[in-house]
Amino acid sequence: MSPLQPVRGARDILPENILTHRHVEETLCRVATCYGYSEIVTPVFEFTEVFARTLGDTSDVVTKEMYTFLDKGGDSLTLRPENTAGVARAFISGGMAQKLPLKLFYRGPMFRYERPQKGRQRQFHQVGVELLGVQGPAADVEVIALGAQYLEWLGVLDKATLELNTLGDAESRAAYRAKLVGYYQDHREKLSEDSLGRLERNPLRILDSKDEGDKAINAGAPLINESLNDASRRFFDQVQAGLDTVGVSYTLNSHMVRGLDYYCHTAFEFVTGALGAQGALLAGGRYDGLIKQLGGPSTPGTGWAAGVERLAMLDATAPAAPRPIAMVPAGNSSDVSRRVLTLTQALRGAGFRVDLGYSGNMGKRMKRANKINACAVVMIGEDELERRAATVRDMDSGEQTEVPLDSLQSHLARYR
RNA sequence: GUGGCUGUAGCUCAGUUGGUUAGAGCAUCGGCUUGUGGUGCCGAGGGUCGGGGGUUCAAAUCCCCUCAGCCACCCCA
Repeated sequence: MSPLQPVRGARDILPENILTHRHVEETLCRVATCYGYSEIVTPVFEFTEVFARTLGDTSDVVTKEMYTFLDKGGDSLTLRPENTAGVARAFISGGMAQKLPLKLFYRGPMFRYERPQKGRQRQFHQVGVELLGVQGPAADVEVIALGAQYLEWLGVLDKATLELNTLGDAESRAAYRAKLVGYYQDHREKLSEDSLGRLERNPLRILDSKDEGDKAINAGAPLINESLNDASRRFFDQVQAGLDTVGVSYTLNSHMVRGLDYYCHTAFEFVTGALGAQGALLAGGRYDGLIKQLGGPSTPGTGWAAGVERLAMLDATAPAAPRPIAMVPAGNSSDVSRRVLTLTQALRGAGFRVDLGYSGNMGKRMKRANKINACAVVMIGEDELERRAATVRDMDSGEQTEVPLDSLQSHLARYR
């Protein structure tokens, strides 16, 4: 372990990459705002109990992926592996049950102790939305439409497909689970070792196994569709009808399930083939049981989370870095440098992006102006000072204009 | 957590069967150019060869351990 490298799976986001990262986050802010969602920020750590109770004792996240530690007061804390539990906790502690329906979005770092690979880090960033307090399928439709809109604004929607499934309500899910367990028990000698474990812990998970033998068995497995009660079936139909109405296309995938226990009804995932094995870009579903399970009032919820780094890897629309105006004093008269400094201060105060070098002759400063991709250079020497003017050079055309200092700001307005 | 592949300059990579002071391109910095950027020419700086140990007269090169990245599994954003 060298202290001179970041902790495994953690990364610096360097200045040349931050614009894309920020663009991915800010686009979510814009889209979510259009849908009437407000931002919420919860702590990056919670009492371990918050995650242990909501994620389920058998989930991988809880059993092996959490960053858990004792603080100096002896409390067990955990760096959040996802944000839904934290939002649910905030909902309860903040007494927000009076404000339903509640439409929230968030962004920030998450932590999972996993083996890193492409598109998977131990500290990574997610954006997400949560819609609390809406019973009906309109909520699921809105949230999925928001996700599709978001990917479209990022310019990555055409690289993703929306997969949709239902897990049914508690009754349907229990019935299905029983059927599945029966089926797999009959084939248990052919199941992979991993799937034998799943059979104990989370039999639904066998459905999306990548093992070839498992896949063959899954081909004959009972479908959730056959276990849905009327209410669950109607709910799923309405979600699909709603998506048709808003023009979001999807494919049904009866083998897509959820790793976290609190999901019910709708499960969905925008997946891409462009990121190797890490295909999930944006995924979520309905979690009606979560808040009650945490000790709050029974409150339905639906939402999703998306991986910022994964989206950034696909995003082609990130804006170019803004171009500054460079101030270039000529000669080394102290009158000139004082005047350039006050002008720089005034321009910056007026909202211009202005670069003022720290040293060097004119040639050096011009080179620097070029290197930082300045759109214009404001040159001032003793000559200009006498005439109370500045020479403005457009760095693309090379054209130079002498501008009276009084009208410098209005002349530079085109570069703002 | 399991399995496989890979680590040489800031970046992309050369480096012969182990053999002198480890090279190139790009980038950086300086000069040609002390009131004018990009192109050009000249020059310079920059390397614990991922780290540690071992074999050997001699290791970037062979062996072991370790760290990190990548790929797949597990799982997931």
